[in-house]
Amino acid sequence: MSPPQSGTTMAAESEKRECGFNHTEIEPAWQEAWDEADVFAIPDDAEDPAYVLAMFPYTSGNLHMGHVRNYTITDAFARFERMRGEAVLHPMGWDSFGLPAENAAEDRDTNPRDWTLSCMDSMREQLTRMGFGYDWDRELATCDPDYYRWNQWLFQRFQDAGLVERQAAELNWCPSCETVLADEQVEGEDELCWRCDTPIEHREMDQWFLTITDYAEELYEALDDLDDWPNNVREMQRNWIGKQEGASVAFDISGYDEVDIFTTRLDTIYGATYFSLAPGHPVAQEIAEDNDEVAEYIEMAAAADEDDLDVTSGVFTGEYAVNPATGEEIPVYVADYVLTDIGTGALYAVPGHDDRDHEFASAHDIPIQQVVEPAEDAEADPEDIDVQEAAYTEDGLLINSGEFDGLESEAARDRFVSEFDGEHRTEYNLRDWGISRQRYWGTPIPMVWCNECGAVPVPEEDLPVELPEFVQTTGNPLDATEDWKHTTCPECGGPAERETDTMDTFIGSSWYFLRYVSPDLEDAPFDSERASDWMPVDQYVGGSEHATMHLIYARFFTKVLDDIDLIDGVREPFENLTTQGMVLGEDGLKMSKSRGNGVSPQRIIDEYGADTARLFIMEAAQPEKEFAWDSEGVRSAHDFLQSLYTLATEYSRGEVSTGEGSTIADYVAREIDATAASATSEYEDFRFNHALQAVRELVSLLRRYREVTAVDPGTFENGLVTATKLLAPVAPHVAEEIWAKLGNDGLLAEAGWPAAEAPEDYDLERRLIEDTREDVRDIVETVGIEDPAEITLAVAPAWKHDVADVARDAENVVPAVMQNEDLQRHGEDAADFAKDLAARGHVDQFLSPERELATLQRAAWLIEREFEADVAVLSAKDAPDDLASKAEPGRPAIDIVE
RNA sequence: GCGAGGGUGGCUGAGCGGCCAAAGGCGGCGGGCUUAAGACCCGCUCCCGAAGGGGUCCAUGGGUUCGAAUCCCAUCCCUCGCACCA
Repeated sequence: MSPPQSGTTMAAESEKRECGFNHTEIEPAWQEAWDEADVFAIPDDAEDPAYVLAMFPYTSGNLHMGHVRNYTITDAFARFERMRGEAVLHPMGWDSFGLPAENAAEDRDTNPRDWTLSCMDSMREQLTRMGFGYDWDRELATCDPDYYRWNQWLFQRFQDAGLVERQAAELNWCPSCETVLADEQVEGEDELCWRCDTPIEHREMDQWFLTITDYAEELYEALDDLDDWPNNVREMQRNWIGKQEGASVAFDISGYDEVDIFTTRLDTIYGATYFSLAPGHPVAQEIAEDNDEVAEYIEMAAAADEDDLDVTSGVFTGEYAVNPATGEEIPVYVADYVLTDIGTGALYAVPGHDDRDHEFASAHDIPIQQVVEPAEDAEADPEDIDVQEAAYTEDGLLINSGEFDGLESEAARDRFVSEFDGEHRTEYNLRDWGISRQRYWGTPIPMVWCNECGAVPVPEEDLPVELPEFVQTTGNPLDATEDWKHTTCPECGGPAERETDTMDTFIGSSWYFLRYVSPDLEDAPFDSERASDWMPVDQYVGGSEHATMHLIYARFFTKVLDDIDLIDGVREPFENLTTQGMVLGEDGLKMSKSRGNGVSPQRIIDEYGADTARLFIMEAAQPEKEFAWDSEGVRSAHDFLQSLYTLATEYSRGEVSTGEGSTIADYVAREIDATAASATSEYEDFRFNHALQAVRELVSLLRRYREVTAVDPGTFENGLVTATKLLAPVAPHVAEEIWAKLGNDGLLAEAGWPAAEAPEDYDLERRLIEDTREDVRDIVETVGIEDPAEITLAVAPAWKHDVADVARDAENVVPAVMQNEDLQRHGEDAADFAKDLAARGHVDQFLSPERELATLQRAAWLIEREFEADVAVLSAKDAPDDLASKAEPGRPAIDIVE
C-alpha cells in the first residue's frame, strides 16, 4: 500500500511555503517600516548629498514597464549610496500639465485637474508598491499653483534679462489639437503631430519666445565637457544646435538692397555662376511685386507640400547680382531648395562644387565653372575631375580664381573674408523657443494686454495667475472664461485682457530638479544657497526620447539661472546621464497595445512581488541596453530570492550544522570579501547585472559550503549577511526580511555597506585555482581515468619562482638567469626552465610558493568534491622529487592515482 | 548623404593589446540527489589527443606589434540620430 499521493504533496508544499516568504505580506510591511522610520527623508542641512534623480513621469495614471525600469535603477543606486553612508536626495514628482489631461477630461466628463490629481494618487500608490524609496516630503507637481507660480516668476526674470521676445513666426499648427507645436513635436517627413499623427499646417502667429539662441554657443561647446553623458545624446544635441562656421558676404543686385549670403565654402566664390534667393526672402518678395512669373512661383512654392517640388524647381528673376570676387554679373533665381530660415535665405551657387547647385544648374543650363582641384595628397586625381559631370565637393587647391590660384581651400576661406569685405560668421540650426500654447492645462503666461500700455507683466505680488475653472469649449477655455480674461491694466488701471496662452510644459520640467531642494519655499523658486550646494544632479536617468528637448531646455535654464545669480557656479544641471533602454515584449518587439505583448507591472507585482520584478529587470541587462521580457527570467529571479531566504531561514533555525573553522571556511571568507569588492565597483559603474551575478555566485557557494561540511558559523553568517546587503538595493523587501531573520536590529536600508576589499592578489589566486581544476579535469578526461582515488598537487620550488622573477624583467632571459649566483646552483634545470620562459615571450605574475600552497589548500575541497577523491597539496620539499620537478609557478604538478 | 554606435561560439552577451578557445545566462548532452518530477549539485557543449598537449577561431581583407577579438586602414552589413543646412 502506498500513502495517498495528495497527502504527501500537500505536506511537501506546505513545508516549502513555511520556509519561503510571502511577498504580499512582507512587502507592504517593510514599506510601512521605512515610511515610519523616515528612511528616505533628507534633512535640509545635509551637505552636498548624492543627488539621484529619475525623470519625473507624466501623469498618465499608470506605471508601465519603462517607468518601473527607470525607477528601479535610480532607487537601487540611491539605496546603494545611502548604505555607503552618503546623504542621498532621491525625490519624486509629477510632470502634470499637458494636453492629454484635457483630452481625458473630455472623454470622461471630468476636468483636467481632478483627472490629473487622481492619476497622481494612483501612480504614487503604484510607486510605493514597487518599494521605491523617495523623500515624499519633497514631492512636487507642476500643475500645482505653488509650483507654476514660479514658472511665471521665472518667465518675468527671463524677461528682465532680455530673454523673452514676442515674435511673429510661422509655426507648426496641429488642426486637431488646436495648438502650436515645437519643431521637436513634429515627426517625420510627413510632418505629423507627435501626439495624434495629424498632418500639421503652418500658421503665422505672434508668440512668446525664450531666446535660447543667445546660449547656442555655450550649449554647443559645453557638450564636449559632459564626459559622463552618452555620446549619442551629445551628438543629437550637436545636431540639433547645428553649429556651422562660415562667412557672410554681401552681393549687389542693382535696384534692390544688398543681399547678405552665408556660406561655409567661401573658397569657391570664383565659381559662382548664379545667385539664388529663397521664396521667402524679402528681396524675392520685392522682385515679385514687379514680376508676375516670380510672384507666381513664390505663391506656388508656399502652397506646395514639402517634397512636392523638384529640387531643381526655380525661376529666373531677370535680375543680376554682382559677384564681389570677379565683378561679374550672375543671374538671380528664386528657388525652393534655398530655405528661408537657413543661413540668410540667400546664396551664391557654385555648381562645380556643390551637388544641389550642380543639379539645379544642369536643369537650367547654367554654366558650370571649376575653381578647386584636388590637392596632391588627395585621393582623387585632378585629371579625373570633370565638374561638368559631377560636382567636386572636397577641399583642394584653387584654380581659375585669379591671383589666388594655388591657394588651399582652408586658407582661401580665411583670406577671402577680408578680401571681399565679408565677415566670419557662425550660424546655428537652433531656433528660439516658442513657448506659447493655445491650451488650458498649462501655466498661464503672466502678461496682460492693455490697449494703452501694450503687453504688461502681472506684478509679482499678484502671482500666481491661477487657472480658472475648466470649461468645455472647442477653442481655448481661457479665452472662453470671460471673467478671468477681463482684468485691469497693472500700469494704467484701464480695462485689459489677460494673455490666454499657456506655457509649453517643458518650462515646468526645465527647473523641477531645483525645486526639490526646497519644495515648500514661498518667496523664491528654490533656496539659492542650498541649490548651489546640492546641484548638479549626480545621476540622472531617463529615456532617450528626451535627448534633445527636455535636456537642452534644462541646460539652458540652468545657465540662465546661474547668469541671473539665482544659483552660484552651476552651469550644467546633470553630471552623469544614463538613458535607459527599452523593455521589449516577450516576442522581442516593442510593447504595444495593438500587438498585445505588453506586460503589466501590476500583474507582476501581484504574482511575484516587487522584489522579483526589480531583480529580474536589473539582471536582464545593463541600464542603457534594451532587453526583452522573459517569464523564465522572472521565475528564475523569484526562485533565487526564495532560495536565499530559505537558506537564511534554515540557518537562523539552527538547521545548518555548524562546526570549527577550516581551510574551507578560509576559502569562503575570501570569496565573501572578493564578492563584496567586485559588486561594489559594479554598482558604482551602473552595471547592476554584473553585481547581481556576483551575488548569485556567492549564494551558490554558501549552499555548497553548507552541503559539504559543518560550517563555521561566523563565516557562514557573514556570507549570508554580505549577500543580503549586496542584494538589498535591488530587492529591498526580502533583504530586510532576511536581515531581521538573522537577528539584526534596525533597518537594513540604513545599515552599512559591506567592507569592500578583495584579498591581495585575489585575481592570481582565482587564476591558480581555476587553472588547476581545469588541468585536473583535462587529465582525468584525456587519460580516461574512471574513478580517481587520490589527487596530489605539488607546488613548484622557490627557485623556479626566482627564475621567473629574474626572467620577467630581463632583456636576455637565459644569460640573466645563469648569471644569478643563487640560481646557478640549479644548473641545467634552471637553464632549461629559463629557456622555456624565454620562448613564451613574456612571464606572468605569480604568487609566492607559500601563497600558492595556502591557496590550493583552501581550494582543495572543491576538487575533492568534484572528483570524490582525496586531495593532497604539498610543498615542493614535501613532494616526491619526480613530481615536484614538473611543477611551475602558477601551475602545480598533478598526480592522479586511480 | 552626414554623424554616432555596433558586428564575438547554437542563441543571448561580457571582454576591448599578453592571463582569451574567449565570463555569465539560455538551449542541448551526460552524471549526482530523488519512488518520480521539479528545484538543487557536478561536468561537457569548435576540431584532434590514453597526463594538463596541438590546431582553427571573435563580420571580411590588409597593416602595426615579439604578441591582436582587443590598436590602425579599407570593405561589407546592422542600429540609431540628423538631413533640400548653403
